[in-house]
Parts: sequence; structure tokens; C-alpha cells
Amino acid sequence: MGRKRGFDETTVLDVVRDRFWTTGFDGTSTYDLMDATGLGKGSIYKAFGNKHDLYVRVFSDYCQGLVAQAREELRDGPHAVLTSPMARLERYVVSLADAFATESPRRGCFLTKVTADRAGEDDMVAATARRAFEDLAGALASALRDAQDAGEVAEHADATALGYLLLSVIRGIDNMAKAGVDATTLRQTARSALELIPRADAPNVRR
Amino acid sequence: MGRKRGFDETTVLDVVRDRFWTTGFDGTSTYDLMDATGLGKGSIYKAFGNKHDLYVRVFSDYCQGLVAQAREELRDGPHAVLTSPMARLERYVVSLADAFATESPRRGCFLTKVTADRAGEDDMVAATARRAFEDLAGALASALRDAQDAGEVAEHADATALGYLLLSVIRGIDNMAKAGVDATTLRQTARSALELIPRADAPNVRR
DNA sequence: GGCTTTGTTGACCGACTGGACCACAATGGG
DNA sequence: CCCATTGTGGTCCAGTCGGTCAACAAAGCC
Repeated sequence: MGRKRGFDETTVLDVVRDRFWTTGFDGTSTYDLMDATGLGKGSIYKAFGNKHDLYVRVFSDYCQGLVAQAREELRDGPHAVLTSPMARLERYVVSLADAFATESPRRGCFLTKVTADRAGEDDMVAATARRAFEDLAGALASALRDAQDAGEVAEHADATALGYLLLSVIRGIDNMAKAGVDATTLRQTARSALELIPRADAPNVRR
Repeated sequence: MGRKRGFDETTVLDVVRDRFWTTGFDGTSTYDLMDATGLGKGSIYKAFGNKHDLYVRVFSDYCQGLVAQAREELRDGPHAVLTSPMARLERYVVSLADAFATESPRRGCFLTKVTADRAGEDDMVAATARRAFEDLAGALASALRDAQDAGEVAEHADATALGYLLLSVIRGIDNMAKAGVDATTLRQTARSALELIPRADAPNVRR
């Protein structure tokens, strides 16, 4: 019972996330949120609590999506888009770098932004970000292990460490992209990271 | 002629930078700045212009210092702290990662913070950050070329590309550190990046 | 000791802030 | 057709925002 909602929650949350993304937590007022969503102030507070709750909510949702997407694009198995694990890994990393370098305005990744913006002052945000980083590094490490199993990457390589390494490179490219560093340079940086991954001398049979 | 200043400009700018560092541009009010510096509002505005001017000023100063420090710690020549170029490079990268990982609260690098915070909305900031990134990557590349000359790094390696790669790894570690990722993991990430740099098969004579 | 010049202070301004709250609108069960 | 319940838009509030200003303080020049 009660009155039905006149807005689509997902749409509103997307719009709110984009606002926080471009102007940050402190730089986004409740009036900005009203303008962006078309909702009255009361509706927003009723539906999502206060500004901070809303911020944590959209950030948390974003991280879930980000991790899910990484797992999807990197995963091995029958539904994999590309058959080679290494090809998937390269595609994932390079396409991210490419996106950061070419989008306009360069807003980068919301996770990077939020972490720099609020992780130092907000334990809730820091915990969510940390979890996302660990999951992303895990997904990358998993892809690297797939590549090892396929005989593309050297067995002696530490997949976990390389996962964090690739993740940090992506984060760094994101940050440099925001400053306007040349797109070619950023793409090259991503490719360099991939090239340095130790390759197996002779390809194994795919088990 | 006229009255002398009652404060030390450098000290005040340091305090202001620290405030912006921890709470960001929008999160730092003019009253916060008054509290931190002990100056009246009028004095601040008289001496440094408006809030944005002050922000750009401390950021610009910080970047200059950051680049100078990198060049100092990485430089080859008679005044070098360590004789081996590669040892200097390793020391520089690892000590940075270590600082990001162990400091409390984890505030990371001001350059990373400012870039994420305002580079997207502020061309002045973006230009300064971009210049700093290019200079830092250049200093790293220069150190890598020194290592090549010393026979520590393979000749075929692209020093410029590796410079940007190391820089992006540092930036990424900074970002992950803010989220509270395990210190050991972050140190390991820095070491992994250094280990992947292609070494020369046989050391050359130092020319 | 004026006088100009620069530094300092705190009051003051209008605009804006996050959040509480209220009157009203829609909804569906009884 | 009520009426409890939930959604909605907007007003209101106390406090804060960035920035200006005028009165006052120290300094060197004549």
C-alpha cells in the first residue's frame, strides 16, 4: 500500500553517481542532486537517507559493477569472449587505458576518484574501496593463472603480485589521464606493462 | 616601507598545503585556513589572493619540490648518494611505496590527490599536474638510461616508456594505499615492477 | 612627528549549505 | 468510500561559505 514511486531508482542512482563523479562529495550540493534528478529534496532524503548515505550507496553499487565487469571480461571458460587468456587480459587493460585517455571530459574511474577524495576521512568508503581493489587484483591474478595454465605466461611468475601490479598501473594511468597526459603515452604505458609479463618459453597444451 | 609581515610565508604555505592535502579544495573552508595558520581572513586574502589562487600556489610549489626531490634522489654523477643507478632507482620507488603504505593517516601524494580532486574541472591545475607527471617520468627515464649505460638494464628497453610505467605504478600504489590495502602487498607491488625491468645479460663497464 | 605605505584584524555581506519538516497526493486494503 | 501508509515538492532553519571592507597597527622616508 501507499503511493508508488514516481521515479526509477536505478536511473536516479546513475545520475547521482555521475554528479558525485564529476564534482566530488563536497562539491556536490543537495540542490545539484535535485537539479540532476528532477526530484524534490524530500523525495531524495526519504528514499536514500542523507547525502553521505547516498554517496556510499552509489559508490558501493559502482564497485560491485566494476568488479563484475572485470570478472566477466577476464573470465576463462565456455562463455569467454576471446579464447586466449592473455588476449583477454590485454584487451581488458588496453581498453581501460584507452577509455581513460580518450574520453572527454576525462573523468577516469569513479573508484580512483572516490578513493582519493574520501577514503582518508571516511572508513566506510575506505573499506568498500579496499574490497574492490582486492577483488580486482584477484580477478587479474586469476586471469594470469589462466594464462599460465594455457602456457602463455611463465610458471615461475607470481600471479597474485602481477595482479596487483597491473591494477596499480591501471590506477596510475587513470590518474595521469586526468591531468591530460598524452593519449599515446598512456596507451603505450599499458602495453609496456603487458609486455613485461614473463612469457612461457614454449606454449603448453590447453588442458 | 610599510609594515612588516608578521608571519613566515613558507610556514604558512606549508600549513595551508597540509590542510588542502587532507580535506581537499571544497572540503577546506577559509575558516579552516584561518584556524590552521592563525592569520585573519584579510591577511590571507591580501597576501595570496582568493582561495583558488592559494590552492594553485601551494600545489605548484609542491610539484616543483616533488620533481626536484626525484631528480636529486635519482641523479647520476659525483654527488649521487648511491653509486649504482639501479640501486638509486629501486631505493626511490620502494621508499615511496613504503611511505604511502606505512604513514598514518595515509594521505599519499598531494599530486595524486589534487589531480583526482580538481584536474577534471580546473585547467590551471591540470596543466601543472601534467607538467609534473612529464617531469617525473622524465627523471625516471633518465635514471633508467643511466642504468643502461652502467650495464644494469638491457639496451633494448624503452627507457621513456618504462619511466611512465614506473610512475603509473607509484601513482597506483598511492591510490590503493589510501584505501587501506595491506602494506606488504604494496611494497611487493613496487618490487615486482622493478623486477620486471629487463636486465642486461652481462654488466658493461661504467663509462 | 607627520605621511605614505603596507599588514592585520574582525565585522559584515549575500549566497548557499545539509537537513528537518509539513501539507498534500496517490495508493490499495478494508 | 474511508483511512492508514507511503511518496512528493517545497519551505524553513540555523549555520557556513567565499570574499569585501573599513578601521587600526607598524614601518621607513621626509
